[in-house]
Amino acid sequence: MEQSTVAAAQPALQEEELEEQEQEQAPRTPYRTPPGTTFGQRERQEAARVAQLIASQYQSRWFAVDTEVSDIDVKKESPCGHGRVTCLSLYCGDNVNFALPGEAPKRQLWVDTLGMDDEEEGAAVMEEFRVFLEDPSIRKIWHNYSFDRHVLANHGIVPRGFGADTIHMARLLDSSRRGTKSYSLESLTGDYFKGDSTIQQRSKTSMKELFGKGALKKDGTEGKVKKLPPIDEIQRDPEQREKFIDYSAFDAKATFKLYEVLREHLQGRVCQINPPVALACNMRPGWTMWDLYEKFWQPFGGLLVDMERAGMLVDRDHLAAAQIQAEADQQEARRFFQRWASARVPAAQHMNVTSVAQIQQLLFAGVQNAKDPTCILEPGRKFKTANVDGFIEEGKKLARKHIEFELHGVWGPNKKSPLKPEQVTPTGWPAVSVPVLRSLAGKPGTARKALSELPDSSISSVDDIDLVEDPEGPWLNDPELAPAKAPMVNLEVTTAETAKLEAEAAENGYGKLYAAFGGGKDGLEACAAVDALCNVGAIDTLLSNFILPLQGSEVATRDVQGKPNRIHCSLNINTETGRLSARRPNLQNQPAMEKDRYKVRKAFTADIANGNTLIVADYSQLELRLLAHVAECKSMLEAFKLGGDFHSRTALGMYDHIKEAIDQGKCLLEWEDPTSKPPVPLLKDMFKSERQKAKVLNFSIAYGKTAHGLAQDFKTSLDEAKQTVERWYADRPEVLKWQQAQRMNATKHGFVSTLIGRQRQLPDAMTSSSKAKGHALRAAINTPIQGSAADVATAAMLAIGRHQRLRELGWTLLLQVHDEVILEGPKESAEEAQKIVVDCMENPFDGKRDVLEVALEVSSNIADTWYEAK
DNA sequence: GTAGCTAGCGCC
DNA sequence: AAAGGGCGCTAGCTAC
Repeated sequence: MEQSTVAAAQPALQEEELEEQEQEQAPRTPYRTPPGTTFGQRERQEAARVAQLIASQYQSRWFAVDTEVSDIDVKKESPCGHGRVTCLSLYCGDNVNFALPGEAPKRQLWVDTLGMDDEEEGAAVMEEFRVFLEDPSIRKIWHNYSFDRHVLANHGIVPRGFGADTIHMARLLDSSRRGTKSYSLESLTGDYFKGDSTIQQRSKTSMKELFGKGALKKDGTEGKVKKLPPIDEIQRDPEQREKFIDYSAFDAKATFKLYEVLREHLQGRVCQINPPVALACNMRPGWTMWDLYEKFWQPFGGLLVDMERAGMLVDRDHLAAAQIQAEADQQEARRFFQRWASARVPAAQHMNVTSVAQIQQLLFAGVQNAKDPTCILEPGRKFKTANVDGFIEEGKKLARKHIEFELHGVWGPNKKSPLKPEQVTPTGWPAVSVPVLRSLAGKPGTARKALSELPDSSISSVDDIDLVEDPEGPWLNDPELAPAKAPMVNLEVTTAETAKLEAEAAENGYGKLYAAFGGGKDGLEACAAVDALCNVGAIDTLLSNFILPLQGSEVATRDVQGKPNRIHCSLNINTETGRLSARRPNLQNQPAMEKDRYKVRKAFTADIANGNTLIVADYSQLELRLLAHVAECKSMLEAFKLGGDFHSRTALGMYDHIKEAIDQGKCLLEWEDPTSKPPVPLLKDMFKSERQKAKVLNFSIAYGKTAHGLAQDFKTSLDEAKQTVERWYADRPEVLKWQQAQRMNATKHGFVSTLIGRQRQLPDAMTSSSKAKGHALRAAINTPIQGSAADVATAAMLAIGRHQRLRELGWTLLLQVHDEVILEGPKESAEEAQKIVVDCMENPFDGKRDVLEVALEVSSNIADTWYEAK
């Protein structure tokens, strides 16, 4: 084996290879040093020798570097603050020799930073490689730099000299790898080295296959399901060690070879850049994807890792308070709904109100499946719930773990639901999403208010229901949810009566349940209950997606007192369009505006105690501006040039009667002065619905939405929707032309390009008609827009990231949310920094002015929290 | 007990 | 025949 095993000492385990490779861990067995093994001095000396050799002879070479990592659950935990490096592997080509004179040549380096039994051994060896890792002049190639970078930082090592990330290179070349064709080292080397057995060896076997062990069963035999033991255990296991070193050292070699082959592929592809952008960035004809990588994505890779490292400070006290309030609100809403439900379906006392299946059962029992009319939602369905109260059934001695209960519809046992599903899931069952429930319940709060205003003593009618013994089981969980005598519901109403009730509902803002329950108190109660159910779900989402996980320690690092505070998501270039995505946690989907009812964004704060604040800056209408630019749409360009409310201008261009009103001075497009009132109404108030339609169209059309879809959204006829769409295009013929050209492009060549010439492959666009083709053709018109917006954001961030003055002032990028960036820095220089940030964003391409046909407008705020910056 | 699916929903 | 692009995450449920 042409490997130099360098040295020894520290705890340890495993490396994720990026994207989801499941690696469960088998129970840890105690480690014992094999007899006769000596580690320590010798390994450290060898490490020093090799590090010295690199510094003296191989400093100008590019090294592929890889690590194995222990003590981390890569599915849940951020590598910032979690994980220890067990070994390093290095490779810089075959024409080197790390061996001592007289030894066989050694070209692959494998460095044991774990040691055999003494943590100090490994730490000492790692220390010998600090200079190499931190030397900015030695360029390093990584496969998923982010992970290794953060874990090395857990040892106090800050790698520098970032040269390339083979994952980003592979993404740039082809963003559509899926399933087994992933971006893992195994998969990529397997594909790019077809037929080369020396490189391919790894593509066939995963770490789990090689080192996995069946968990021991009770009888002492190995089970069938393989589990990966902790990496430190494998690495120290005398029987596995050699195989492990072989495996792990190969990663660096594979990364190196992959880099070479990907670079060649990228160099072989000339890209089409938007001409003014090419001019601004000095990108000459013949510019290749490799040039693109070097100019944009390589430095971007480094920047993203710095952002991840910086992390966002989170105010956990604020979240804890939000949690208490949210839980109280949710409890109230849940009870309100569940009392109503269990009055009609006794078993509903046991139900889980956040279960889609159970809600479907209550509201839609007995209805047909839209895809397969021979299937119906059973009249009664059994569910289980945890037996938390330890209820013991009659004749039994022990409490069962679960209580089984059967739900029928709220209209009574064996009664088919009178509701017509207005929306179905892809599998054909009635959807119970918020829009559906909302249409059943009516306007938020309306029914409940009406209920409280009823003249008789039945204000708290739901609370007054007579309790009865439930023959079906216990209701110890919450006595307030005890079953009640189901009120009689008269379902035998005439169509005339129904029509009257429906009109009454429409007039008052009640939902469809009002008529379905025969109106009156019963109808109002049903609406109010489902209204409450909507609230339960909304609060549930806020709690389980945001408020709770943000308080965990999996994604946080700790402050000097050891208190978790900064949150480090991972920022990935892993989308089809070139947008970023954020994971663990996803900080790009935190609730905003009115959805943020517990002010989660207030928890994202600057380090105020240390004199910091935030700058939040975002592009206004970035995608629409880029559409105007690439399509060279006169009307849109003009509208942006004139400024003001873009959607109002769109409405103005679409409807003659609005134009008339404006021309006659009956209405104003906008009013700048906030201190005074406009003399006549504003367009956005006078023609609210027209403006709303224009706004929806502005967004939808870029996504390729059809008249059919719009008709559903607007709840209008297909003809009317078609007419609206035609109106939109009538004012913007260039957009239609451009979209057709893009579709044609995709159909003919199988790809489309963004502003800077990134390509998205769309092979399905070249196939004959199918569902997949439809999707590809919509992507063909959306990707150049969404992808170009991503290009602009990338270029702007690079400009911000390398701005010398911003650095001097101490400003750091923390997060990007597609068209928005967040920075943190010292309060006293906030205004100066803000100007710079805005300038970088408005002139993202090498700082050149007026590159695009349309100006890029940026609005920004300085505030201590994300919430306040909006 | 876990894996994979379905449904739903947060953001731009 | 379907009918708006791009993401990540959670929960419930079923099948293994």
